[in-house]
Amino acid sequence: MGRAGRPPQDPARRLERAHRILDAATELILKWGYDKTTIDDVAQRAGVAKGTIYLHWKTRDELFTALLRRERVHMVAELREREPECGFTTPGELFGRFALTLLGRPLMRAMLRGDSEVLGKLARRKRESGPQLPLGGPLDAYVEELAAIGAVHGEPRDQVIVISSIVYGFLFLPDVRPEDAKLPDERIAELVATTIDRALGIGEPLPPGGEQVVALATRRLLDGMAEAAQRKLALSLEA
Amino acid sequence: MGRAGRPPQDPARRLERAHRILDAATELILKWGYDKTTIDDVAQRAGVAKGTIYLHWKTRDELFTALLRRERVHMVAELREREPECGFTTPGELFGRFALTLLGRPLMRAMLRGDSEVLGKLARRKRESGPQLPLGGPLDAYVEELAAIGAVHGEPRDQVIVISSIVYGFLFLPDVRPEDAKLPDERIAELVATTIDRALGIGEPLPPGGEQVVALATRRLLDGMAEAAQRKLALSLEA
DNA sequence: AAATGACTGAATAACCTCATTTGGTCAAAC
DNA sequence: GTTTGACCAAATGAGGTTATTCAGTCATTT
Repeated sequence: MGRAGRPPQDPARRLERAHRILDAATELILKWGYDKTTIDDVAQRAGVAKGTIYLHWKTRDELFTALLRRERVHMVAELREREPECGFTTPGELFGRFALTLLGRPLMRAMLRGDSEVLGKLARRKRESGPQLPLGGPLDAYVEELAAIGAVHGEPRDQVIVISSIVYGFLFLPDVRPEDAKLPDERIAELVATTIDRALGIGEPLPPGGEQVVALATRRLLDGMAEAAQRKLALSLEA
Repeated sequence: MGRAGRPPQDPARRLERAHRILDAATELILKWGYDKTTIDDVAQRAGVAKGTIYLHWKTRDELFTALLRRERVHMVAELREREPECGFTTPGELFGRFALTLLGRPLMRAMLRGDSEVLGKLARRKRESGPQLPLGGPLDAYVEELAAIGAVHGEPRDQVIVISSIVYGFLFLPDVRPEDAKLPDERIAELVATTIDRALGIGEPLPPGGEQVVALATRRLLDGMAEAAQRKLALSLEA
């Protein structure tokens, strides 16, 4: 009982449709969770036929993988928009904003904590495949750059772990100890920021022009994150 | 077909038996997990009859509650034994040792992270009932004392959250990101220590005699923890 | 009195059958 | 060529039955 005509196969229109499908899927997964969200639901919500979805992704899993990757892209984009006029001048500032941005995105929260309420059976797989903090190469390089100008001290490799631990700690705490940690997200972000700066040893003394270097390194990190996220998403958006 | 004679009902012997049963239960819960550990197993392992266990605890749950409480007592005791000659002179030192001690105790690790592999259905209940860090009253008081002499700055209530987040963060990270965080427990403990001291603002300046005050406050905290833990355990060891 | 272990009932697991759902395909419609 | 939705096989879930396990009791033994 098909009714649609034949909108010319415009690649832009095609991409728009992919995003519309992902919008629908995002809405539904947040409402019902992964396990209870069916392809039919998504199709109906997006106003396309089920078969159309399979013109974009080979399997249900690939659709949801794309969804999570897009969420990451969005988060990084939002984080970059929040970059101050003069750039992030300390790591704490960066990761404070990072925390705040993440806290405002339910899907990212679910991903971070492996929330099986939302992610269902996806939780296990994603937990293994690749976690959420931009750890690994990019962050390592960032910390090394800062260490080079004395903006952080000690073994850079260790400091990466320090940063990760602090961020995870603050983000997880409300989960583990709901009775405390009733702080608003903004306050949590502030605490993350000052804690990280203090932990990395950013005190009073910063070499002349140091802020510039930090801002530049940070921008490079953000660019790297954005580019990597975008690249992975692109893989999920072509047949 | 009982065989035992009738050893006079010596309270000391009775207590020794309770501990023997708890030893057996601890061994088994670590090996098989809570769900798969039966009372019969425990009885056999402890060399007593099943009925004997019910002379000590009314239900299976009470037995395992006692077990967890005893574990806490042991941990606090071990932590106190590790107190340096001159006492803990900074909060970081304290929580670094705390982390190290906890990491060396599989049951405490399981409790902290709510590991359902080990704790099974107990995980949920314990999660609600009372968590693992000595948060709440005692820690609050401790931080306030330090704040009073300027050994920590800012809002004490917030700093309690900072401390908790850091400790949890470092302890959880290996769980969330096994690929990094391959550091030995000792190194993790060191990082916890320096991170907390820096976060709380313990830099160079400490008022004269400040170390004494910190050491005293810390000892009071430890005493409080030990006493509270001991008291709760005692409740679990009498019929 | 103190300790035991055979015993019991309630809970859980294992198994089956049948109905429904749902991921994925493809011939037909545009 | 592009899109669709009826269709299919496989997976999932509901419902019911039986088998097994195990927490907790208590008559018996020492």
